[in-house]
Amino acid sequence: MEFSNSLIHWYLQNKRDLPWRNTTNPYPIWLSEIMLQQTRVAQGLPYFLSFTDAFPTIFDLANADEEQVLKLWQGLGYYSRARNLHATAKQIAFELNGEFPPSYKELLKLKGVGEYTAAAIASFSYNEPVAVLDGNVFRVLSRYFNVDSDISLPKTKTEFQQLAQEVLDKKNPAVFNQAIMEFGALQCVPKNPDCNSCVLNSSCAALQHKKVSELPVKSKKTKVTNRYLNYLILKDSDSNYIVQKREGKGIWENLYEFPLLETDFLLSEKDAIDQISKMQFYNQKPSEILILQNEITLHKLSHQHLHIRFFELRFASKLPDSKPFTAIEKLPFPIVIHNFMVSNYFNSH
DNA sequence: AAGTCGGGGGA
DNA sequence: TCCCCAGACTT
Repeated sequence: MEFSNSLIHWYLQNKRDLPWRNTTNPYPIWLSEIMLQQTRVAQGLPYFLSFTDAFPTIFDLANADEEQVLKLWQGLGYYSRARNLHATAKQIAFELNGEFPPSYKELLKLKGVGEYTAAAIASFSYNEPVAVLDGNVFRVLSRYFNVDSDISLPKTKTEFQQLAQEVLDKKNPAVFNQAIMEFGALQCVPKNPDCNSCVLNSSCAALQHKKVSELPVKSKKTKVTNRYLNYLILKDSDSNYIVQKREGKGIWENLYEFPLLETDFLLSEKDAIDQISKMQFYNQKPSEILILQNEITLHKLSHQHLHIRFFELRFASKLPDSKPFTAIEKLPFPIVIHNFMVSNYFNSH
């Protein structure tokens, strides 16, 4: 109880003023929670503002095209969140009469809503006493109670979920959940937390045992694979371009890209152009092949390092379904391709 | 239980 | 460089 009171007191004095707080409307709360999954507040905030501007209600979101939703999501990453968000909006708008499921248990059934997000919405919107467990809560609890279980193991999640539920202030679940997460984000930070100024420093077990810098324990490390992407910008006689939607599983599902030549290893510039010159596109061969950068762009994802190069392939006639740049720029692209288009290429061509 | 999915920022 | 971020879903 002292833990809870201190956290809430700290929170009321130190909380950030964020647009999804000070409301119990589940729509903006849900929207913010999906956007903030594995995403910092500073990164998600502008997206939240543009979404609530474009889609003031869940009906507006439900009636939008997926392409428009993905375009607004462009650059935020983890695009399955946007696809699930849109699918869930349609379900709530058209099957549930626009009303969000009324409890943690029912919220959990929504696409894209897991244990954390269901608890967040249920507590913030309905004041239901269910504890949230996110990266912040793992860190705060592991330190305050000096728990060195490996948080990458599923059974540890169960252990912490139980602990979080025990310390939850059942009379103020909304404020408590906000408080413990905000405390983790601002005070009990991953590296070099300022324990001298911490309101919990007299009762923090990790601090007493000098274990703060070692907690939480997390073993799992994702290994990174290298991929080599050669994007072929097909430009036809009308100065129109070919783009295609990425289908199936893998990164960037349902986003657009240029025709892609992916290789298992890095080709020299000469070998790449050699290989491209042997390819046919709509029964035509390019009249000219240009490389558009001197340097290969290294785009780092958490689990893949993408080595990206752009070529321009000029054609002497029209290509089917080619589009002008003004049409292309309205489509959702991976941010690395979008950045290339706006900064390096289409501005000067 | 392990793998996949993005992008950015802080130390 | 490495690690983490208001995690969820698939295999």
